[in-house]
Amino acid sequence: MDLNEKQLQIIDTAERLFADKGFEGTSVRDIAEEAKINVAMISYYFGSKEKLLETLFAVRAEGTVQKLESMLKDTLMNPLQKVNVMIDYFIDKFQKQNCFYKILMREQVAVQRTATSELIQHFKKRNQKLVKQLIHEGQKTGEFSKNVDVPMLMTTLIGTAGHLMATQHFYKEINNLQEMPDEQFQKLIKKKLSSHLKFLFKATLTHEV
Amino acid sequence: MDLNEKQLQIIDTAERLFADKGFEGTSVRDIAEEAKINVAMISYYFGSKEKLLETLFAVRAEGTVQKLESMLKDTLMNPLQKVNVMIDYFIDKFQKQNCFYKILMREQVAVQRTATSELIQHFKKRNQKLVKQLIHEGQKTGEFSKNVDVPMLMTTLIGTAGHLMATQHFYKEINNLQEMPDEQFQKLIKKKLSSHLKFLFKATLTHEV
DNA sequence: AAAAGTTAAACAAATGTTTGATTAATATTA
DNA sequence: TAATATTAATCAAACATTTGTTTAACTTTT
Repeated sequence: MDLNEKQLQIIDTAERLFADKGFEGTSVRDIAEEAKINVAMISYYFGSKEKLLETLFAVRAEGTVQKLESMLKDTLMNPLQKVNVMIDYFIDKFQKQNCFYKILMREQVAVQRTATSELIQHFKKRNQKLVKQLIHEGQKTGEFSKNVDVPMLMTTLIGTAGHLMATQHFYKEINNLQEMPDEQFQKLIKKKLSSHLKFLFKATLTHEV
Repeated sequence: MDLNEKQLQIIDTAERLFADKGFEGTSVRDIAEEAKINVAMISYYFGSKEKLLETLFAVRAEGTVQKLESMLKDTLMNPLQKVNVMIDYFIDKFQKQNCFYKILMREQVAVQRTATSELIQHFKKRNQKLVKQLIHEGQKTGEFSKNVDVPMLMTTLIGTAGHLMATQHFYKEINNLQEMPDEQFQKLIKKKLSSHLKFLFKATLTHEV
């Protein structure tokens, strides 16, 4: 997928607005105004508003799984270390691509757009397969216990990290962290999430249930 | 809040449609048609589409926290039993009020509607306070370890259960359970979620980190 | 008779998309 | 290289629908 400067600019703007106001809550004129382009350019470049969303998904999803796959091929790490790398990888994704993952979290709830929903499913499958392999590795060496419910564990990873990252404003308010500078706050929740999830995974993977 | 038959009928329909298509993705005419009433009735009874959503939230949230509060007052249960009751309570809520919680999960991401967003925050605060007290109880008796990150634990409960319940269709597809009758499937994920979350909570609350 | 409920129609504003003209960039030819 | 032709990019305006809401007439209930 090769996109020019202007197309990327439209996608960036759309991403931010979709995350804040939702897909239906954002008009093409909102996007055009914010991106300082003419409304017609959206149809011209992407065909339609819906196809803009599809392109956005395709662009952001590109290379995501491959990178994780290659990271986990490292043979110097033991299975638990790899699990920890994976956890940090997801947290980092959610944090750095916050807008995109807000859209993703919303799109997963409603199954309106067939194309995007199929893309989501595809990536969820790949992720789960990858994690399954990883856990299998640890089970072979005896480091991980048998009978690990991988789908449920993935749900906890994505559910916990995704929920916190997509609703940080509530976390801030509820825990009275409104005054904290955002940079510091991001570091805080990243650290908290990381150790929390690593503990949960270790407990699930190494203890008998 | 006292609402007549027709108002409840409108709210029920709106809830289903908002869950499936999102708030902005649902038109008042969609609701009117599905609920077999005239469009004007929505403005007549609720004032506006937005106020309909606010009413929906108020109605569904009513009595939610109180019920949990009274359940946990039971002095015959030890802290861990209470935690387990709470977990099952939330799972049950998410499952039985699936449509409402789909809307809730989506509304939490975007902070567009001030009124609903404040209501959400209020209930999140109350929930967290309740769980904090509960865990404090267990810490006093020495059953729970010190330094439990309650906000993070709540995020895992709400994040995991909410994510799975709001995206069950993906869970079905990814794990090849399309053929399973829905009643059986609901029982399955409820059971899986329950034991999974109870294990995670027990591990977090009773083990040294 | 007064109040509440219900309706089809009308309202203005907003929606996504297309049009047709104009400008800018690139390729082709002399 | 300079002139020309071709393609791509940009724009304001128009398009037909759809949007949430209101009106004013009506029926039903109290």
